[in-house]
Amino acid sequence: MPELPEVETTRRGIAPHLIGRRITSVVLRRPDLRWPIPPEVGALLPGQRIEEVERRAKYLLLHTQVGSALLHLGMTGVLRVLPPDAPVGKHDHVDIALEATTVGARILRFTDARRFGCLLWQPPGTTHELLENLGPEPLTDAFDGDLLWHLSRGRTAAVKLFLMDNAVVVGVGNIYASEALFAAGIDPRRAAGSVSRARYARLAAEVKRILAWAIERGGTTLRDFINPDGMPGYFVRELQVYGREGEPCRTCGTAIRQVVLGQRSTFWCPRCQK
DNA sequence: CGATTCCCCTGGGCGC
DNA sequence: TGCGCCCAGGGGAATC
Repeated sequence: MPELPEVETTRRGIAPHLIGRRITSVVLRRPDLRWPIPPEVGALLPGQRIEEVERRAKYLLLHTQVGSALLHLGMTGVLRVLPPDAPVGKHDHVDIALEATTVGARILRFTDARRFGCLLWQPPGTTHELLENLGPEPLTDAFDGDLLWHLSRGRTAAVKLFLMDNAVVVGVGNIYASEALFAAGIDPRRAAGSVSRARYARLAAEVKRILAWAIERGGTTLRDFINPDGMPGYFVRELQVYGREGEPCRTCGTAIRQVVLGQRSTFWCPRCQK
């Protein structure tokens, strides 16, 4: 389940192989991911040089002069740089072939078993509608406790859902939301509007700390993140609350509890989080 | 506008 | 070993 750290790790992993390299062809084996792949992807990309590989929220953008491929990995999406003759698996939906260099030809392969991912098109000089109305990146100065505090006034939804709202801040997925709220000592069920300014400052700091740590960790396990079923960058043994219902809190020993918020499993320590 | 629910999809785990 | 069942979840879309 790629969260922001895994997407950023993917970007760092593939970018050196892509930037400055020309696309020779595009193979679309499965034209219907979450949404149909628009015709521009196959029609315009061949012949273009990839100028930059950008991440915005959990989206990746491959920029060329004629437009940008917009990718989301969904739940099970994986991007790998492979030799052109790599055997094609059942869920290998897209290949973007790259011109040969001294190391030989390569393809960028998009694999996605559940097809929650997407491959869309963004014309030059435009912002795709999916990228409009997104909140700030969590690792920038634009994201801080005051932002959370201001946006949350009057909000009655659970603070965990508020934290996962992409219009508030992007890239905080289900696992990291539970972990950050634990680290900040905030009950995930609490109404967002009832959390104090000081506690939001703490929460923002913990979100930054945890995401930065996971990105750093992902960078050290680059070879492992290609495992689509793993939890790249974040090891199960290091989770404080996620997936630990009934197990003792690592801080106080109280049994971790689970509740469903917004159709998502949520974990917290009833003693450490208020 | 905000809150809530639904839905897309398939592999993995489990019970029988 | 095989089969049916349930669950996971990013996040847009629809509904209340």
